[in-house]
Formats: sequence, C-alpha cells, structure tokens
Amino acid sequence: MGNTRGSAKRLDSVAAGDAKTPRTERGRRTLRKLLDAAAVEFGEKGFHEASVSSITRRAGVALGTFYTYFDSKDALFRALVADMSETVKSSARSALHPGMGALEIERAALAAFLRFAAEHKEVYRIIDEAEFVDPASYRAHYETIAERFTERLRAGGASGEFREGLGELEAWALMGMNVFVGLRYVVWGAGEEMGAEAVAQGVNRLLAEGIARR
Amino acid sequence: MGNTRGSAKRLDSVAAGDAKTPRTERGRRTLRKLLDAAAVEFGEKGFHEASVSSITRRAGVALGTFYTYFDSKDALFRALVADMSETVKSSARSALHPGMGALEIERAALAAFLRFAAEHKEVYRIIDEAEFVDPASYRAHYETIAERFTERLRAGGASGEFREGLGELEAWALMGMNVFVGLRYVVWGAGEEMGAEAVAQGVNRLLAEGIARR
DNA sequence: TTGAAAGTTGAACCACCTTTCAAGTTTAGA
DNA sequence: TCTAAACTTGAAAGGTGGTTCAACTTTCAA
Repeated sequence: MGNTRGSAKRLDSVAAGDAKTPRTERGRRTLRKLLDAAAVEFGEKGFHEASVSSITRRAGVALGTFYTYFDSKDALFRALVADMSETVKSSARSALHPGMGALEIERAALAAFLRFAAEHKEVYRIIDEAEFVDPASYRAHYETIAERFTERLRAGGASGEFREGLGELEAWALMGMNVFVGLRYVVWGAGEEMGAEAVAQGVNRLLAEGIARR
Repeated sequence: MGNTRGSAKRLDSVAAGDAKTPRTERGRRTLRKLLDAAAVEFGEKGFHEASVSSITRRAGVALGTFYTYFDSKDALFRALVADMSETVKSSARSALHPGMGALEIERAALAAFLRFAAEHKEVYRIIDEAEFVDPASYRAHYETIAERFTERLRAGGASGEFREGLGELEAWALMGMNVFVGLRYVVWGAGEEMGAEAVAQGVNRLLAEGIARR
C-alpha cells in the first residue's frame, strides 16, 4: 500500500470517521503506520484473530499508542472499512471515460474492479467481514454500489443501448456476478487461468446476449 | 427447525463430520437440541458473539454436556456448516423435475433457493461467516454448487437450448447473481417488494435475453 | 435385577486480549 | 530558547468465555 502521495486524502476520510485527528506530522505518520499495519493484519487473520498488540508490533509502536488514535479495535475496523469502501468505488469510477458505450462501461468497470481486487486482496476480505463486525457499513457499501449500477442501467435504457425496465433487481444481479467472479478468479485463483480482461469479456458477453441460443 | 422426521438423516451427516456419535436415544435428543440451539445462536449473534454457555442454556443442558458431543466451539460450527451446506443443495435439487426446459430449471432452482433462504435466514449468515471461521468449508460449499451450475449449463448447450461454450465462468456469474438477489430481496428486504417468484422471473429474463436492446 | 457404559452437571481453571494510566519524550510555535 | 501540548511507552488491571474434571444420574443389555 503506497504511502507518500495520495495518502493525504485517505487520511482525511479516515479521520473524518472513527480516528482521532493527529495534530503533528509525527502523529500523522504514526496513524498511517497503524492503518497500513491493520489492513495487513485484518486481511491475513480476520478481525477476531487479529490483535491490537500484534497490529502495534507490526506498526513498530507501543501498545498504548493505539489508543491515542482509536477508541477501540472496533473503531479502527470501521475506519478501515469506510476508507476501503471509498477506494473501491473510486477505482471503478476512474476507469470510465466519456464516449464509452453503455455495455463498454460495464466491461471497463468490472475489469477495473478485478485489477483493483488483484492488487488489494485484503480489501475483499475486510469488507466481507464487515457483514459481521459492522453490518451497517457492509450494507451501506453494497447499497451505494447498487445505486451506481441502477443509474448506469437506466442511462443505457434511455440511450437505447439497453432494453427498458432494467432497475434495482438487475443491478443487484450484475453486482453479484462481479463480486463472485472476482472471488473465484482473482482472490482464489491466484493469477492462473483467466486474467481480469478475459473474465470481464466473458461476463460482458453474458450481459449482452444472455445464455439462450439465438 | 423441525425435529421428528427427517432429522435422522441430518444427524448422520453431522455426526459423520465433527460431532461425536451418541449411542443412546437420549444422547441423540441432546445432540439435536444442541445443534438446533447453535443454529439459532450463531444466526442471531454470529460465531464470535455466540458463546458455548449461551448455546447450552438455550438447549436446556449443562455447560459440560457440550463437550460430550463436540471437541470445541469450532467443531460445532464446522458440523453446522457441513449440515447446512447439504441442506441448501438438496433444497435446490428437490425443485427440479424431469421434463423441464434448461431455462426453466434455472428459474425453478433460484425460486427454490430463495424460498429456502426466506425460511432459514440463519443459514445465509452462518455459511457466509464460514469464510472466516472455516474457510475450507466455505470454499468447498461454493465450488460444489458452481459445479452443479456448470453441469446444467453444459447440458443446456448439448440440448441446444443454451449457446455453446458456457462453462465455469458463467456458472460463477450465475451463482453470484442468485446469492446477491437473495441477500437483497430475501434476507434484507423482509417480505416487502418482490417475492421469490418475481425475483426468479426477473433474473431468468436477464439470463435468457441479457440486457442489450434487441 | 444389576452393573458397566453412556450421559449429565456446574464450579473452577486458565489463557488471552482489550483497555487504562501515570510517567517520560518529542514537537512546534512564540 | 523555552514550555505547553502532543505524543509515546509498557506494565498491569480487568473481563470474558472456552475448556476441564470428578462426582453423580440414567440407560440398557444380559
């Protein structure tokens, strides 16, 4: 996980949530170390197996320092989920360019999501575990993404590229496809078999044509 | 959760896994009480919040009795996941009748899955949590189901109802659709909005036609 | 009827981990 | 330079809850 640039923005969004805002440069560095260490620790062990002391050890700070920045282990997890949820969304957004066709947009968004997941496998796991540790965030995460899908489906309908009447149901179906192929081919299938582009291509054909013979 | 009939089979499959087989009728009753109580407890609180003492309290037996039947809290969870995974699969199987068209089979399987999920919401949660408590079972569960999907897609291709070349990728995509619409419309959307049949119908049309305008 | 195996009981043990805190160090602005 | 605020430290408090165990009760086959 990169540090030097771009992390400023991330720190903001985290601090806005459950972290206590540091007031010195040194404090910001320590908070960053804790967040990075926590992402690795939660990704490897899951929330309950992860321990605060192991996170601080990884971060190279004393146990007590943790509580300067977070009220609890839960608060850290919430801050991390909020941050990652934001990152996932913006990674998909950044793949979309004006002038793309509606179908092409879906392919590009999935490919971007898969590439992102390949680089940050821990994100998959942490967001999934939010279902049990912080259900409200989990729900909010998927509901927000489903809204994006719904908007794109409606836009495609309006432009005449998609059939009409597509809505929330289809949005959830598409989102589920994307999540599951990501789990299977990116998180589990470590690099072999199909790459992000091939998977996105196959799913896109399914979207375009369905499975029935013409 | 029913007890009197059918539970014999369930007990077998559980005992074959991580539970110690009872040798008397009384023992079988106690094991059943523990399993039923555990399903409720894990469903409500999740694995980590659930406690062995609360499960035994619910079951109306003493704390120590638990360890007559299970080596650990983990072993109980594994036994439950194995049992539920089996139940989910057979509920889909039982919805399929000879003479159905390939597309109709997919609709019926999804509708059956959704009806089952509506009646046993705790199953959804417990299997999902297995990703963190018992990853091997979680993976095995979805891989087995994906195989069924793959077989059905190939059969549909062979009979000329589906296009050819459908395989594992499409199987995971379909499975993901089903799981996510189940989460949204059955587990979260408590009864309102769309019922199982309507959801299955909508998803089926997506499968048949895709989303592109004809 | 009888006794050995199966099952039950719940207090106590114990390992683990989150959280606190008082004392010390560093930072940054005046 | 100086000092108040920010930050760091790690030992220890405090809780939780899984697991053990030895004494006791019930079952069932011979």
